[in-house]
Amino acid sequence: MTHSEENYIKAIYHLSGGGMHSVPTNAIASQMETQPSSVTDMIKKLSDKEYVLYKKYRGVHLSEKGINTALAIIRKHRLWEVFLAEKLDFNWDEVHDVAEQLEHIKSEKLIDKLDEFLGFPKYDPHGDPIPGKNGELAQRSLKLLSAMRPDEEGICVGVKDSSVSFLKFLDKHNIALGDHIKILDVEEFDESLNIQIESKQLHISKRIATNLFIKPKLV
Amino acid sequence: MTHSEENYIKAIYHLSGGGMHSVPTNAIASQMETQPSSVTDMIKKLSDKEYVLYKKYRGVHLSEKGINTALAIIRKHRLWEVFLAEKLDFNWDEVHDVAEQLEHIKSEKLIDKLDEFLGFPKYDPHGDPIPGKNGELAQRSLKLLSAMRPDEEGICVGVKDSSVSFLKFLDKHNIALGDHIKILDVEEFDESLNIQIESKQLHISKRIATNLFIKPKLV
DNA sequence: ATTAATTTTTAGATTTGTCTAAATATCATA
DNA sequence: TATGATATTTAGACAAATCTAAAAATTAAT
Repeated sequence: MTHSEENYIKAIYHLSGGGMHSVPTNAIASQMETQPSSVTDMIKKLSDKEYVLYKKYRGVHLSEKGINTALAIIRKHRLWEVFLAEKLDFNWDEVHDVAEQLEHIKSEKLIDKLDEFLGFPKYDPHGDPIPGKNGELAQRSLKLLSAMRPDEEGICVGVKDSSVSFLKFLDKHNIALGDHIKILDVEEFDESLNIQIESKQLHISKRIATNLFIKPKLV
Repeated sequence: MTHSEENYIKAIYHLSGGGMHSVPTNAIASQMETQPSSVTDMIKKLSDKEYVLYKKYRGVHLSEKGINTALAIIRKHRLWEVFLAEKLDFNWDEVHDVAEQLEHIKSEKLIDKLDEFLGFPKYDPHGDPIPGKNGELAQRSLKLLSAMRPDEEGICVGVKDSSVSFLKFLDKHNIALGDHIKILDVEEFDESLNIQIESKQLHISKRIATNLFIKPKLV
């Protein structure tokens, strides 16, 4: 497998929700910042090698083999992220680019030993689960925002209350899924929170906080 | 710099004794197990980029820029070897191939942090000195015979175990301090060595090899 | 159900790193 | 110093991964 093939497999895995649904050519092209024609070329090769199922004009679908390959790459990527954050004191937002290179190193022994050295971590520094040696994926652990303590950080990934009024509130205060949130402090009086969301600061009630799911950054 | 360019620079560095003398095309080709014509092509490119000085039919010479680049790659290679051997319990003879891949990872921060994490080591697991951030090279240290690899050469300069029985053994097999030693090959089975000492050949156990200090012949 | 817009594929070109085979330069030696 | 052996370069080709521009298929909209 070349680096390029691995990058395509990984992109298709993410875009297809873990291989669940098929992915259009253009989606891959824009995700990878490349031309659709390049994607077509590569897909043909991956199809010949049976990593994907492909019908012209009908998008791509990962095969079993493709899914396993993707999981192995993601496992490497996330283990390296843990290494960088935990052992080399990288900031959690600096790890991705370097892990993107390290994930292509080919040595099964290396990755098993690294896993052991890190204490068999279950999650990477962004809170994403690390696939096991045989591809098992742990459930991602979510927290309610109200359950977080000062200085904890995470990504806003969902709402509990999906009422229109709640969604309106989020919209009005410019809170979107995917936003990076950090707890600044918690008022003892009413358990309301001062948070930093992306670059802005915001004060929110406990009521609101109990309705936002956060994917915590793991230390 | 591509991986391939980096590999050529590194090969030229080693073959030229650290950039001291110039290197013929064919030497590079056989070291890299490639065709002389490929070498000529690559040398032209490296010459355009001013990593080497090149006169047709006259061999290649590393420029200052080329030497610094080579040292940076070797620094990465050897730091990764220390990491593999010391933190991940790789055997000293297993580290090379993986380090060969890791040396191409591009991130200055990564390598500085790794250096720090390892406690700023001066030598790699084979006893070769690790270039500093600015290219300083420590004096090459002594090696145990057991740490040497096929085709390496050096002078026998001391013993670790100075027991009478060990010295008797050396005497019996006509091994003396000052003798010139070359590793012919290493048995995978028990890590015993076939060596050439002066003009004779000899088979010795790993046990013996771990008790003889060798001053390696400089590159 | 046509037509227009969008998506996807094809065709042909480019760059990088490699190769083989042939040509040319250098070296060794008689 | 002429010549045969060896080392090196050139010329031309190929595979991988990409690109642009044009053609073809699909989808959406009237």
